Amino acid sequence: MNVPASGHRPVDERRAQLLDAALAVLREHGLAGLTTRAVTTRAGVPHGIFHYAFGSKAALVRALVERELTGATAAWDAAVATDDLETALRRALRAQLDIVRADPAHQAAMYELIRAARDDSDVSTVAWERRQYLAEIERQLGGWSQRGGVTWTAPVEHVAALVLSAADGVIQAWVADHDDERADASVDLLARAIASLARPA
Amino acid sequence: MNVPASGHRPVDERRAQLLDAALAVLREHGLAGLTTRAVTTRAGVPHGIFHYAFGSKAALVRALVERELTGATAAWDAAVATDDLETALRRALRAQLDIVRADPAHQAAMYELIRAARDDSDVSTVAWERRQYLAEIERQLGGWSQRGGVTWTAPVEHVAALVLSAADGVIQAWVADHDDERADASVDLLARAIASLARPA
DNA sequence: GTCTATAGCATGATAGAC
DNA sequence: GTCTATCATGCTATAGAC
Repeated sequence: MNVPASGHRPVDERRAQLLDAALAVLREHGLAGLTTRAVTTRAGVPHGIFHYAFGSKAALVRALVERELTGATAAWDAAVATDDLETALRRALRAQLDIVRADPAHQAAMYELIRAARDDSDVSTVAWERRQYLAEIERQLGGWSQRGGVTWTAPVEHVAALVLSAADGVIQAWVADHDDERADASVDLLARAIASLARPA
Repeated sequence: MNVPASGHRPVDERRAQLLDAALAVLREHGLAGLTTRAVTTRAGVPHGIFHYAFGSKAALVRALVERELTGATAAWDAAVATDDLETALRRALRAQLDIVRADPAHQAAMYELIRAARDDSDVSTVAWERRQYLAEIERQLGGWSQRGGVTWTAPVEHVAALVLSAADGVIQAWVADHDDERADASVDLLARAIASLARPA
């Protein structure tokens, strides 16, 4: 069924192979282990292919950032219509945490990718993705408060920024210590604390 | 005044020189730039000194983690006695943020150091330091609530964990985008939200 | 247009000189 | 006990073969 991976293949196919292999290497060995040789070995292609396909290692990293970060729309819509504000928030936060718990290596890889991208001053994609997140959270916060008949006592833009930052912090704490109990407690408390920033309209 | 840095010097002095140089290199060029040669060049000593003094690069990193992280007691006591709970929290959080703002390179260096230490499975010092932070925050939270005549509606241990995680998140968001306004707003809101977790005793 | 062979350099580490 | 000369390896990148 599969066409053989070896032999002369078009460069686009090589690029895809190498991007797949690069993600696998990044997950398993981290950014320090992401060398051109590790990638080509993993992909099962000769080393020279690398620079033919991408020209430089930095270009590979750029392409990987673009492919992995774009369209990674968050699961901030896990809440259901009947939930009150605090419950909706808790469900959304828990959903974010669960995504990371289900595949910690992926999250770690993304953190390192983002860091690498920033060093490469290819900030655009990363910044754009973060704005998407913020806009989505802002949208959800507006919807939940409206449905619950409450109103935010601070600009919803500021609330959204805090939610994103705090959620990131809780998730990173879990990544650091893998303490499920503490992470769950933090999510519950955070939902309560944020919900307290809304008052009856 | 200064004894010359060159010539035969005791190994302890060499170790100190190399640790100083390693921190400088880490701040300026990041973990990827922290090579044995960069360190010895920076310290102005021959390259071979490195392995005589530390035996391996990993040992240098271990020693650096120990030296930099130990005793980095947080400025969680920036609040004054007359403050109410929310004000005390806001002052403490702002103080943390200001420390990072005053020297972002140092914070970035510490993040990378901690990550390197974790990869080296030398988790002990990092975990110990985080426990110190948590204990200190817990102590302060207890003091503030007591002085304000309020009581926490959740285990103070959980509140402390959330405060630490959320503060980390806000600080890292600032490191990522350097948006002062947003960071200030997040700190203010976070203080308000956390303070709402306390009720009159 | 696709790939191979090789260059050129930086790295972490060591054997042994002083 | 302190330091120097050298090693073996792994890295990115390129010139040119097919």
